[in-house]
Amino acid sequence: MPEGHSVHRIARQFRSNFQGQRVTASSPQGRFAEGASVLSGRTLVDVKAVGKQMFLDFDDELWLRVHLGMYGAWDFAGEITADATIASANGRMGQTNQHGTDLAAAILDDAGENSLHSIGAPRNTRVRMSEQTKGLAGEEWDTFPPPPVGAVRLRLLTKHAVADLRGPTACEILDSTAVNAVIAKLGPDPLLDPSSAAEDRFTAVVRKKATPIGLLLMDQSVVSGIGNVYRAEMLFRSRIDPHTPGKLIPEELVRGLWRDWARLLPIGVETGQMMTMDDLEGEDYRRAMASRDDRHWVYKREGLPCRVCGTHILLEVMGARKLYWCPNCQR
DNA sequence: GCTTTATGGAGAT
DNA sequence: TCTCCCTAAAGCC
Repeated sequence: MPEGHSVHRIARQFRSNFQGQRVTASSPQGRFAEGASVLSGRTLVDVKAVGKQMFLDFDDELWLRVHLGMYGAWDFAGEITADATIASANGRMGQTNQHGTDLAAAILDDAGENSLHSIGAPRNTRVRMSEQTKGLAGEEWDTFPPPPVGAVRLRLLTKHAVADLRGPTACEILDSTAVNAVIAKLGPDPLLDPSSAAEDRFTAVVRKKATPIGLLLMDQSVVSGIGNVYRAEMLFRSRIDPHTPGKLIPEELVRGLWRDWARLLPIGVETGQMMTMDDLEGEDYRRAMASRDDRHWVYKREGLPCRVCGTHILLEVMGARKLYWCPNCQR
């Protein structure tokens, strides 16, 4: 269940192992059979990620738009680049386990650092995470490609690698005009636009609205890529009450939110985890990372004492999603 | 086995 | 604000 960082990681994986390659497309599950037949035989020429959406550009400006939604995931297998930062790319990307860490990152954790791959080298592997296989680095397959498992909406196969898409909320073929229309509706993504203009745009929109900041951060037209975990964590990090109307937040604080997102997102892309306690140091940091239940300031910590002040963390529903916050620190 | 849950969003009301 | 869609895994009986 991805927020923006996962989508950028997936895009990177496609660039590394699929871009420039001719693909055979199919829909093992059958629900994207028509689209797959349109894509099949074409070459992937470009890959774009904006917020939580990814766009794959095939011959003749035919684009595949994929939005993973809450349960979508890509499984990669074959000769998949596994550099130090993409270790988790061998596994299912997007889907995460109950502790809020990327499954594949958990593989890395469990298997021990650097024991899995030679850096940067493609490696024949297949990773399927489940309770039974958890902790294994991966499975070698007997035949390539490995048979699709479960409800695979779309399979993209090259000579050496395969990507299986399951459970997306959106999977459709668009022309470039339509792609641009989708992107035009999205708020700035700090990885796409690190300029001060993006920060200005975010700041201006937030400071114009009476909407609670807890809703604005989740609004993909205001800022791209933030989901429920980052929302809660960022508001805690900035000590902002989630109910505060955007227009009442001092400009510098709003700019601080943008800069924090611009800081957290690349960390998430590199680590594959929604690392929001990066400002801890030394022993505190190691302890936080050692336990997957212990990685967040407030997310999923309702009823537990705030890590800063000891006040019980609250849970409420905002924007039809669970919002976690500290009523003492955030006001 | 069944129910619940999840990092999302669109469309109807 | 409600309802629905997408899928898999964990938790419960």
